[in-house]
Amino acid sequence: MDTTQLLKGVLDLAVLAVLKDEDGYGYDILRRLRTAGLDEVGDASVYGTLRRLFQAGLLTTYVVPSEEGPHRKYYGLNAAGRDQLNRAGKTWRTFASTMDALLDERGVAA
Amino acid sequence: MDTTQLLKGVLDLAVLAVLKDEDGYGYDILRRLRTAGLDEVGDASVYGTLRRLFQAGLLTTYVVPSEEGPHRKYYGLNAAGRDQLNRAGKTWRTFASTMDALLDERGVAA
DNA sequence: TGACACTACCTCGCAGTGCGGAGTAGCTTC
DNA sequence: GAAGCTACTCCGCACTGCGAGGTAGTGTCA
Repeated sequence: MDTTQLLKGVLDLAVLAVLKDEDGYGYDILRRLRTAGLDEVGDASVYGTLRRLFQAGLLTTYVVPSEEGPHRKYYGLNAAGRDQLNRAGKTWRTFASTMDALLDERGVAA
Repeated sequence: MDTTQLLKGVLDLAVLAVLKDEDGYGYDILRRLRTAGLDEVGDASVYGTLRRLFQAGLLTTYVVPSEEGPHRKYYGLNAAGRDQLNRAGKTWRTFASTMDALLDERGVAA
């Protein structure tokens, strides 16, 4: 089964979450996600998500030139982003509970 | 907030799950899913999923004519379906745990 | 009889989104 | 100077859930 399909709609939430406590740039965010257990996330997905979230007005962004490599485009949550993070988090929790209950009732993959 | 995106890749699992203990026909499956809490599932999604799962060789199907209405096309799990149900269930549990941990660590939507 | 609602099924085409592939560019190491 | 890593970007595809629409049969209520 494809983990990629499971990511749909959740990647937004995951990206918002890893940005909650600390700003980050694309590549760094990718690493955080993979460290957290989302091994199969592609880099293009992360960059695409960041662009979407930014266009939705949930992120602030600023470029930090680096002498040791290419420039880094940092992203951080703004108020709307934090709001969205909480809402999406609750939606996820509810949805996950629903699915778990559905599986539990039928003794699936205990 | 889109529950629809969260369904991606999970609807298969949900449909397999509600068919585990008892065969069912499209409309009935739709009702079971909604009863289980997946209120926003569209009928077309279910019929499409059933077709996909059948084509993937996970379901058996048989038509039961009904004197009290249109005919009913029943679906049931075969061995491959049960297998897939277990695998997908495990994948889901793992994925959900990963996400929960990610959110918990940052105190999101406690 | 007509209007409506419900069950039951199906098809078509769209929309969102993650990903693969490719490309650019700078740095470090061998 | 070839590799290999970091860092970012763009294009187009694939998958899948959904809305809109259609077909039929049954039952209800006036």
